Amino acid sequence: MLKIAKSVEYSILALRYIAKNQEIECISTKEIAEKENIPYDLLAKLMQRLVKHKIIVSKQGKLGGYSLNIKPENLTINDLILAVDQKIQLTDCMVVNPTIEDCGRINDCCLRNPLSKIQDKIEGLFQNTTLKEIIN
Amino acid sequence: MLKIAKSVEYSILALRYIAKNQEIECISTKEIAEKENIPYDLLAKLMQRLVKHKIIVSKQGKLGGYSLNIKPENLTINDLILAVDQKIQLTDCMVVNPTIEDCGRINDCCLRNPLSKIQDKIEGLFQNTTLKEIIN
DNA sequence: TTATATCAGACTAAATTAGTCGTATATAAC
DNA sequence: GTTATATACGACTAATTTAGTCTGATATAA
Repeated sequence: MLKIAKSVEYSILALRYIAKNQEIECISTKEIAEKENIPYDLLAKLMQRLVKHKIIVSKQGKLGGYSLNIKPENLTINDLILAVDQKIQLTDCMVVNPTIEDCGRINDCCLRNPLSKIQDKIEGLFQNTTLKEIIN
Repeated sequence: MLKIAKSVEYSILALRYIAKNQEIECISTKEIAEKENIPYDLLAKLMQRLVKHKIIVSKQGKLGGYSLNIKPENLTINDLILAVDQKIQLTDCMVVNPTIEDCGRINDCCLRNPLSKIQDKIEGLFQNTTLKEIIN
């Protein structure tokens, strides 16, 4: 039905929470989960993906936690989607070189070209929206 | 992951098939399903939704089938999405008057406003694309 | 040494989407 | 009238995806 993943929602909320508390050196998953009402285990997984994508940095051990590694105005929602979910893909055939596996109709696929244009524009919308615009 | 429903894909393929064969009075679900490789029962259900939304008209009984009730250039992909799937809704809180059921964070929902703008633009993209543009 | 944090990945549950089935009704052809 | 073939309708099941949970490891401050 064309909706964004909960993982993207939760990530935005978590990053907003960290951004709002930037004076504190680092913030734990536990605190964010409690304050933002996000399932702890799920959020913990998302935080790790955000670290892998260099969006936040972690500090391990007691008193550990996370802090931002990028300014909210430099992080696009599309970056976030790529980090914690997957690239937008309107249909199965929206891949670089679709095989018969991806699309049973490659030879006469009337959907691929027109929909890929729409897909690009949708991606553009998310690329042109930064975390800063969302959290302010 | 932001993808369009199979029901929308199948509907486009079916409408294209009917459009390509407009000289024939009406075309059966069986023929479309076979030629376009769409599960018959599923397509049958979609055809009925398209009838309900006045996109096609049906003729019952033997030799029955469907024919277009609207010119391809006057049918937008958004109309199709509304007919066979559901309105685009990026998050649960994208409803007119969100309750606590829709969004556990209504009081401080930083997502609703910015994402609803993006959602409107996405809808606009599908509204500005007609069936004709797809099938040509 | 202990408490509390991240890290990693397998696993389960819930929800959504796709597809199927059974039965009723309409109509052309015979 | 009977038969064959079509749509109409709605319940049901299966498959897939998404969301959430669990188990165990490592890191580090106190």
